[in-house]
Amino acid sequence: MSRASDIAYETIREMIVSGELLPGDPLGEEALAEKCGVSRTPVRDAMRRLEGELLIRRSESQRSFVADWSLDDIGDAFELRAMLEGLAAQRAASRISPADIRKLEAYNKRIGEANASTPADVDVFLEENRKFHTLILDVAGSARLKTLLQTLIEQPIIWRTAHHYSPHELLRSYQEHDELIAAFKRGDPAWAEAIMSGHIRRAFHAYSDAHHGLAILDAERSKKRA
Amino acid sequence: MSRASDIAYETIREMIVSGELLPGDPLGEEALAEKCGVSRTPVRDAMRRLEGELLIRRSESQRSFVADWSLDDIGDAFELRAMLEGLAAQRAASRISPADIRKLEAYNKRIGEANASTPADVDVFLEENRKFHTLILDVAGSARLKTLLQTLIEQPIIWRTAHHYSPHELLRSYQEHDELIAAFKRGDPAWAEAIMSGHIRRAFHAYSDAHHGLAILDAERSKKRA
DNA sequence: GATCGCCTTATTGTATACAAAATGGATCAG
DNA sequence: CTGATCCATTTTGTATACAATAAGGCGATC
Repeated sequence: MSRASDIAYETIREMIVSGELLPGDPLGEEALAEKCGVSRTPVRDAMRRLEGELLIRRSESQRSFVADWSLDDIGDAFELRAMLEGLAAQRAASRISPADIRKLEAYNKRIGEANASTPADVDVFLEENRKFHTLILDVAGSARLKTLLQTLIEQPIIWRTAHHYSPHELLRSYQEHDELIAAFKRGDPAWAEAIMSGHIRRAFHAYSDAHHGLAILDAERSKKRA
Repeated sequence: MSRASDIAYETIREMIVSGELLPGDPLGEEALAEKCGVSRTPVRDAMRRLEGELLIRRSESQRSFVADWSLDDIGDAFELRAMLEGLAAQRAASRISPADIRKLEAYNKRIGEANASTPADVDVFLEENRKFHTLILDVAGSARLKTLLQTLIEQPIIWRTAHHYSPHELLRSYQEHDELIAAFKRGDPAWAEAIMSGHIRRAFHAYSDAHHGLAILDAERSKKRA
């Protein structure tokens, strides 16, 4: 990857994710370029990427704004993830090698360990969780499926809330991974699909519950600015 | 949309779709810029878009090539379309208004008329077919679903083969649309989902059958060049 | 007082020049 | 003859300058 273009991408993304920029805020190329310390060229490049991830929306006259994600939109994203990751798991079940199963077990072992520490090490949880899901996606063997899902998985809003998971939810996630591994060992596509789909849907409800608190925080922050 | 950037996009896309460029051919920015009559800036823009549609692949060193679509890849794309358009139909079934149902009927009426002429007016068929599916997608009311599907629907390789549909296949498509409308009138999401999913899957097999002939043509053309 | 149209200004689109990086080949050593 | 290293050339990345276009305000007119 290129240097300046990635700096711009990460910087702008972080500004949106962290809440430094609020939904609906206008995104001028010039201003962002200065903020990122690069020229407009890589900024435009980065904005094109972020637009693809629906973090930025463009008006009909090509002006850019921070996208506003309603709870419905987020629900839609989870629904699609559940469906597509379910498909990935289904495909993976009949293709996965013993070696890859061992890798999944290793990832989930570390997830279990991260959960066991007090307080739970959420960063390790997220990282190993990411590896776990990515490997399944790779084993599924569909470049297109991977492309589609990557735009859904990288949702930073969701990332942010993972830190609000309760110990019970972390444990549940760990157990579901274990069950998924069992389905892979049996080579049962339907079972794998069912577990994965449920896994994502449960994550949505965990998110949704936590979100009420976040919504209040966001409202506070907005008020503070005004 | 912007002028030069769209010219570049359409031109490059057409070169790939028409077969003027073959899978694996390198795509230099400079050369394409000259070919399109614009500078490298809009070409880069266009290439970023085409990369998102997986029509172009990039090497690790950022060089671009025409993507090679195996029959498996195309099958994957259809599988995803079947799933996602099925979801769209399912969602649409419980939201669609009588006015939109009338629109769908109007579109399909014109599809029937296009099929009835001899020879069948494939351009009208494709256009009304596009409107039909787009309306359902809009009624489904998920921006994200729409975004994901648009990258799948615009597959030019598929477009090209629509011209090879037999009269029987055109008729079948028309009938399936009718059945879908019936499902919408009853407000039956599961029925709508089933029909739509089958509709797309049938299209894949029609494509797959026609593709054998095309594969031979492509092979001939490649040999001719060498 | 409201509305329409123009004009100023801000923002995006495009071109070009230059910098960085990579590829391929040539040359030289083993 | 094989391999490796270095250089020339090609290709991509970035910056900047300029052109086109849209937004917002100002004034004129009804």
